[in-house]
Amino acid sequence: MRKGEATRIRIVEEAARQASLRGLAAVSLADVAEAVGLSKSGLFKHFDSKEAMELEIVDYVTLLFTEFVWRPAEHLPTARERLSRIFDLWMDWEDKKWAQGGCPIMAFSVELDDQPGPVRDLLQRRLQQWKKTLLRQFQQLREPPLSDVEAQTAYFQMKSFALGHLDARRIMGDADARRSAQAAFEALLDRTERASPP
Amino acid sequence: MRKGEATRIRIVEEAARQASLRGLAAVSLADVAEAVGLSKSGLFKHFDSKEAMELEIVDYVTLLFTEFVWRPAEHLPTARERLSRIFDLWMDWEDKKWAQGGCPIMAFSVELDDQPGPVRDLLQRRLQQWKKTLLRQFQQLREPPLSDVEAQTAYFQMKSFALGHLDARRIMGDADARRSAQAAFEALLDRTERASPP
DNA sequence: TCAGAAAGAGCACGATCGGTCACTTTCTGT
DNA sequence: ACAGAAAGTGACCGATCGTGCTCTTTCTGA
Repeated sequence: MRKGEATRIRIVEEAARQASLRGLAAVSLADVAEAVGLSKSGLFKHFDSKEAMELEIVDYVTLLFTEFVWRPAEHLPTARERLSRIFDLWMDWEDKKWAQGGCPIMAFSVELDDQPGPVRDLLQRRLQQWKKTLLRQFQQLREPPLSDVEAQTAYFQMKSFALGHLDARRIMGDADARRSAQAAFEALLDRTERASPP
Repeated sequence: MRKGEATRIRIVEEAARQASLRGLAAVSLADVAEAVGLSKSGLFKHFDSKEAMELEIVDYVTLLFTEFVWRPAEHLPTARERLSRIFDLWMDWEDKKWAQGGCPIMAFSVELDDQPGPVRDLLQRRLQQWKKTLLRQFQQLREPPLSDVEAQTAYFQMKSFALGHLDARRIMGDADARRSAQAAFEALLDRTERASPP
């Protein structure tokens, strides 16, 4: 049972890599099998169906995102430091970790938004968790804490800038994308900190 | 030659509709043919290949975007009014015009960003044109005109909010998405107008 | 009106898709 | 060491993919 777990991980990693390039639906079981050195039917000893594999991919990628972006920032002393670090790591995630195919989470979001089913549901749950985490951080940015509405506003803009960075970087080929995003986000933090409580 | 043009348009419209749902690559010629009441081989009297059809789709959708978002705002008296109207129409485009499948331009961007070829090139050209149009509008927002850097900053944030709106609306199911986007954008216009020239 | 072109139908192709089944090899717990 | 489970193979299935071919129907310009 030990050996199986190892190949299972190799399969998911490879499948996630391919999914970041072409999308979840376009992942070919034959290609994945060949890349990890298995026969196509060998894959089915690890996954009951392609949908089961897609679930594992989404699970793997979203957990990896948390490890990559949240874990190193989690224990910084102030909310401002945490948020700055998170955004910086988020940019790294988008253009270092997934330099080749682009952020898979954004790709999955666009691909799945109108395709109901367990895969979309899992993605949604994970994105909601992440949103909750960020809202909590924004609330701690000021004393007294930001209202729900203020935190929502800040969250919306933060996520927008992360999306904008990806768009500018990957489709528009904008070399300044990261600087623009970082500047916009720091200005957002300034505005949000300074905003006078009601 | 008249009749052919009419069905050609019906084909592109239907193909664009399907592409907004599942992506360009996932458009099935068989499905398109059936939807417009043709045989699959009949399609090839209008398009040499699937790639040729994808080019038509991108062409059609991007021109339609300009008609929908830019044309009605083009002749408003002030840059502020034009930009406000553009953003409002942009939101309409995203959640009225393409209510079912989501904005195809964003979907194509994510799908094509790492797939070199004439289809991606066409999309990039059209997106660059649109960026230029918006930059010009931002420059006219203030007297003396905004610098290139200032206009770039404003453009980056505008596009980010449009992307953020789509993300919030479609994947996160956020009913307040449009309000958040609109508020963020109006605040951006305020900041940009007020910013003191160097 | 009538010939030639355009539009479209029907069929078949090779490739690839996700998936099954019977079988063999390899590992692992006792 | 050995039995049983886990891991992996190879051949094959029906469906669907984009595309080419031949043939017929329909339109249109002179």
